[in-house]
Amino acid sequence: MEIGRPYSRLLLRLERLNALSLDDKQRLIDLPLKIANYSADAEVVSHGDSSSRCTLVLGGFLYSHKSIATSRRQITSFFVPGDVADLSSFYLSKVEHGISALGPTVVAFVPHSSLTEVLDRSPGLARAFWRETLMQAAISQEWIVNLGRRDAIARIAHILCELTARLQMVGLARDLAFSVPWTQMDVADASGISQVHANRVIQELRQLGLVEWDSKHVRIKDWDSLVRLASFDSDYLQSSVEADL
Amino acid sequence: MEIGRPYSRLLLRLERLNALSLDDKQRLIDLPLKIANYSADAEVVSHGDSSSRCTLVLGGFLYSHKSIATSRRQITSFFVPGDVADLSSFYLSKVEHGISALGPTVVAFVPHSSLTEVLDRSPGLARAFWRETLMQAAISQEWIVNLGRRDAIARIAHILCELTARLQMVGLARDLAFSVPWTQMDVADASGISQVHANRVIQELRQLGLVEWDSKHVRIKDWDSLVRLASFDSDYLQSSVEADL
DNA sequence: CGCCGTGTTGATCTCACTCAAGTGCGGTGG
DNA sequence: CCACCGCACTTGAGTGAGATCAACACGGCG
Repeated sequence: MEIGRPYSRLLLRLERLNALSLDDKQRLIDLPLKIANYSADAEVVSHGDSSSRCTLVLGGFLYSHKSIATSRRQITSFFVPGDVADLSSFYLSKVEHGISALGPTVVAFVPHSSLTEVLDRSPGLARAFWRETLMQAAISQEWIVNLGRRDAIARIAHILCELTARLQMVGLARDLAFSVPWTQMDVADASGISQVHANRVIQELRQLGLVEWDSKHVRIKDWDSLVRLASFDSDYLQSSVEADL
Repeated sequence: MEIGRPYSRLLLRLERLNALSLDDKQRLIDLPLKIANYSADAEVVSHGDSSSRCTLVLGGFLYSHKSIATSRRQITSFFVPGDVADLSSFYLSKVEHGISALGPTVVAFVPHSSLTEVLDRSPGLARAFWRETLMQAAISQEWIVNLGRRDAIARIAHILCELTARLQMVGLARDLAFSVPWTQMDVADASGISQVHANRVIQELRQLGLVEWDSKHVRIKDWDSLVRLASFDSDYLQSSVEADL
């Protein structure tokens, strides 16, 4: 699970948008980190914590979530290998949502102090991380549209499209197939629908011949139709590499 | 409309979280800017634009929005005086949503080049702006929960609570009353519901004695009940100052 | 073996949508 | 000064997507 080169996937993504100098890369790679393992549904960061470290996903998945009084939790984002799940902890005093492991997950903790030091020294890295924050914000915007204006089947289709695209960026969705240790309940909580309805929608996606999906393993059979159903436009993931600032 | 001291409200907010040095404040105030006026529904930044400037709201309101094929637009955020509406344009090549004026609005454009120069020179300001990005991201997370897990009346109540709190931070919601030049259609598009239903929900809020609301002017009559109805928890706005409310 | 978590199915209910019509007000032009 | 227009708001009726409740099936695990 990439323990040998923990920063490789993060680098892959940071560099997609802007080249980093060799020095900057080295500074990043030299950051001290502490590896930790979590099992399914373990809480990595609790709502209200004031953390002194950032959490980099090495293997597996994290998700952030928040719940309100009477209803089920809402999952507000997924984090895939190479993502930093709590960049917000770096400058905001409290984390305003819980972060948990979707399944068995390997993470690396980086102390804020080391990060501050490196970022103060390197404007290039500071920019890269800020840009990372902006990209996560763009994903949130897209989720707002997803929850506000798509019906259930399009919502789930959109989540699949996004996850596929994000996993492809870090080399984890070859042939449009990938493994996620989620349950239909997790999918429901990310889509803002009930578990029962998620089940019916997933069956429909299967019957339409769009995906093979046995809970943990997803294989997209008809990418174009899925994209059309979801009105998925990958631009917000900044995946096209024509950007040159 | 604060033309004389265009940065005062932004400063007010930036300083709420972390003091800025006198030098930094001066650097901010000295940034060159170009004032512009927009009328209701005018588009300030178009989807797909690659902008070379940031947009600071001086008076009035902006909102960002995105629409997908078959449905109405979804409003993804509101921007009040003192907010920078397109911080993302600073580091992402394209803006992934439209930004428009809610009603007559005064904005100031700041060239990216000047901003880059200032931020490279001042780590304190760079931090402050990054933190600003993080706060906007926290608001987006909250909107995700709002759209995913609240029913119509709680959604609208939550939007009212958030707007009240944010306007109070910049001194624009004294006595829990404020003016927003929105229509019920705008409220519907922010809540992910239909205009007809928004109308019925707003009537219900009035009948419950929670608000006086004649479209452009909102006065909260029963803050505590509104907060309870919305499950509003202002922590995510980093507004440690609840005594204000 | 029995339990629990996950997935599946059916029946019923309800919140919110759509369609359609009507009201009221502010602005504009005759 | 009034008639008209257009936009925002309001109301009613019928419909529908998705929620809730309640079983049941299946497989892994203690």
